[in-house]
Amino acid sequence: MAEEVNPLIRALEQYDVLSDEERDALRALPLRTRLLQKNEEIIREGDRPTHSCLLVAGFAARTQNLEDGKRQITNLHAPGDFVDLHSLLLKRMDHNVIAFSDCEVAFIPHGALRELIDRHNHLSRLLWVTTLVDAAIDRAWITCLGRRPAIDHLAHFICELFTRLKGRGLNDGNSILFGATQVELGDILGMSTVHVNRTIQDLRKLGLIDWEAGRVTIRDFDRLADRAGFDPAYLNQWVEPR
Amino acid sequence: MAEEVNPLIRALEQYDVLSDEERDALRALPLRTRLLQKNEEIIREGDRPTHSCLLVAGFAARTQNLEDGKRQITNLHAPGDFVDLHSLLLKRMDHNVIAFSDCEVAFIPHGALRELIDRHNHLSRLLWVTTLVDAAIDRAWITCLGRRPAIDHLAHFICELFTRLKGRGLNDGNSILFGATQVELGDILGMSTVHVNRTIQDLRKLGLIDWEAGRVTIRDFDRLADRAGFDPAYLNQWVEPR
DNA sequence: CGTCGTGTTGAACCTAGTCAATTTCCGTGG
DNA sequence: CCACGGAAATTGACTAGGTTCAACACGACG
Repeated sequence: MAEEVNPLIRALEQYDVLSDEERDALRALPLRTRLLQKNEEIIREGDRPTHSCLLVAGFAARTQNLEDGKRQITNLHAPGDFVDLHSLLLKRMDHNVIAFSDCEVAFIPHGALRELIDRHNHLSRLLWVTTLVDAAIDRAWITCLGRRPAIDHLAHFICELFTRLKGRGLNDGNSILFGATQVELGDILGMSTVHVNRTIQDLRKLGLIDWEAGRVTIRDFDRLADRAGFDPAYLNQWVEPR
Repeated sequence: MAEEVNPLIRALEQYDVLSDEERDALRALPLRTRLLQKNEEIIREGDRPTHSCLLVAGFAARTQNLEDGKRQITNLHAPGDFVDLHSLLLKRMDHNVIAFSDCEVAFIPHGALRELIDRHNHLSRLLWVTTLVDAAIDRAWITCLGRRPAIDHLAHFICELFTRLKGRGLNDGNSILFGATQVELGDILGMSTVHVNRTIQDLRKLGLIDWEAGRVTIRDFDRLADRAGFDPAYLNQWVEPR
């Protein structure tokens, strides 16, 4: 089988097999892709978007801003993730989505997507699945934030990120490219920048990871996963009739 | 209009208007209800359920257990919430659902639900919406856990709980019945029991709430919401074509 | 009347946050 | 090739928010 290039098809094929007809239907969707620079807003809280969007390249983040200027990232997205299927049904965005790195995003008009899901039940379910997986990730983040110490939390995040990227062939052996600053990492983990710095150093000293210049190398995945209590099942990285 | 008694219909009517035909389809679903005692497991991590379930009365909680015996509650559910639509598409549960109080749960076979969503696009979307609202709540929890001090977090939780219950007429003026122990509250908020105790006292001293014997009374919602940075929009408590 | 679960309190401890300074890295222009 | 400036990483000292441990009070229940 030739490597599929349509990002939508690749996104959904992660979770189940698609028929030729379904592929055709997906290919027929009017995608318009756009390049965005790091930190550009993709969608703003309060918006009522007319398009949904799929991340084709780079990273995107969901963010919520607090009154006092603090920021929390509630999920991070890798190529192949839908970063906004919510607005198709919820209509009003309750959070922001920003370009976490320079990235490429494909926009799909809600109208076309609505027609697609009304006509293709199976595709509709698979789109639903993508939002359910996002929710599973959110739950894992809640547990890390609520009950794990900083070092385990960071370890868990690295395991998750690595596993998600690897699931799409975006790893490079046991390292990944992830150009987040420590400030941004703090917004992901709910920690201060200083503490992020010290926690990374702790993982380094334990010989579990290297992290330099936007390249994260996992030196001992098993030990890292063990310390983090990481079980990849929640990522649902398998094909199954749905 | 007569008060609707079918819990499924009430659940979906929160988000959009239903046609008579849709109501009939929902009424035709084979519900089997069951009474559960507090702390009984409704679904266990790793299960591959054959039924989805809807909470009819009482509270239910999603929980994740850590290696060291710690526990985190990742979402709380009130009557009218689906507590397991996930397994319909994700197949394998990545977390537990337990009876948070004595409660009544309606089970619906996956087969019947699948037929329903294949036949009724609009109902399918509304079911999807319920999972999206859950995800929105998860995001709010992440932000509270990551970036808010304990007192604001607790205030936010109370605002959320009150608003969700009020949306279903389950409030009693400005108080609600919520029989959680402080240990359980700790599992919700990601705090130690002792700190929960002290934080509740802080809110009491500020004149914002009373909390005694399972009854939470909000003495000044505006001030409470203000301190918590609570904006109810994410709960999507309105009817809108979806 | 004893026991257990829950709420409450105090004190010691520790993880993580804050503030401020310093160093490293990197891109730019000369 | 080097000097400069700004962003990011790192470090130290101090503080604060939150945890832990232990004790005690209270009420429900057998």
